[in-house]
Amino acid sequence: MTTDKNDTKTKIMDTAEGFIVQGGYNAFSFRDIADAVGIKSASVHYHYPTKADLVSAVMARYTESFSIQLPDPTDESLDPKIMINGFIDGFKAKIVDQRDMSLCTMLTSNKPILPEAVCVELAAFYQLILDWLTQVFMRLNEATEKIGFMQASQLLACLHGASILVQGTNQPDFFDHALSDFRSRYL
Amino acid sequence: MTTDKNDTKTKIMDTAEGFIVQGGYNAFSFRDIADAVGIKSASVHYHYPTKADLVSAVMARYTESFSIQLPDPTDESLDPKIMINGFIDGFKAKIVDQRDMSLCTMLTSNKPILPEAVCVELAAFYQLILDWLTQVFMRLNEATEKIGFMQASQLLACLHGASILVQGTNQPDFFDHALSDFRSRYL
DNA sequence: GTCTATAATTTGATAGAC
DNA sequence: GTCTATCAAATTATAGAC
Repeated sequence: MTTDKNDTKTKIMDTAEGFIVQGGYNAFSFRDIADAVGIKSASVHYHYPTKADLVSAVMARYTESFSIQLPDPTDESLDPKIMINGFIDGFKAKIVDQRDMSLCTMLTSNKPILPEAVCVELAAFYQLILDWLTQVFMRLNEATEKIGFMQASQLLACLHGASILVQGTNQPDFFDHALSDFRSRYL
Repeated sequence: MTTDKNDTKTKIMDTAEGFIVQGGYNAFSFRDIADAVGIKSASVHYHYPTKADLVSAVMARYTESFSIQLPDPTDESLDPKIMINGFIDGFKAKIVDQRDMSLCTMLTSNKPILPEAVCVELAAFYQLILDWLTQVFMRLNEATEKIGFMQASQLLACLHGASILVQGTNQPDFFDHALSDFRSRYL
């Protein structure tokens, strides 16, 4: 089965993603991955020759999973308000419940030291998310693309910032504090 | 002179801060510092025995410099609106003009892998900034501490998030986009 | 206060056996 | 696909001369 969720490649990516959201690109080694998965580091290199390959794959999978889960923003049968709230709740689940930073926030903070291949995947993620949010906000507020894009930027900044604040203060309440005005205005 | 701004300790801290805001705690070595300052790594260890000592000192200096620059929030002769705008502009200068993340944002994202001593300094920074912002917002909106604290949280999240977005997209405009609603509502 | 020298460990990565 | 073995380089840190 090519879509086996328990094969070694998947386990490696899951483990890598876990390490990255904890401390970033430089905070783990191939041996860390190998130990966690229960294989040797040479076997990790067999699946992902270089660290850039591995982290690129993790980031690409992250984008892909968003791409699959996000509903079609032009689907008239869907309420844009519910779409945005679903997006926020998904983010909150990661930040507050799992107490992790998002992969996107973490890798973005490491951008100046990231291999080019990872930066490309990161840029693809931003493109996907900002496009989607822009389209949903355009419908929500019957607004121009420019306005929709501004609101998308605001929400994305709010979410990034909320995750930093929760991490920095250890107080999950900061997530809802940071989002409260945005929610009461648009949602 | 104990306040010499060009002594070796200061050069080391300046260099370390530059490296940290680029890639975080794990993205530089004592040799990187030594090369940039023009000494040997053993000499860096003479001034700061461990990496935890060095980064703690950098973070403590950062907090201290904020502490000195922030005006007294209870000074009735000062306009709270101007105080907040000054705070935002100072942040913007670092993010947009220097194209760096703030030291606080960067180290917070690395928090799970930070030595305890650095976490202590980071917590002290959050305490200082949130207290100051809370007091200024209480005056600005003649609000309770709870409300002031909520607005302080929102602004701080916005600023953190804006810096991530600017970094991730390479578009400085995101800073003002992310802040626009906050500005038009309170400032 | 800075240096040389070096220890002990970790890192990303490869060669080749099974 | 996983292993053992290994490499070259880098890492944090220390000892001791000047």
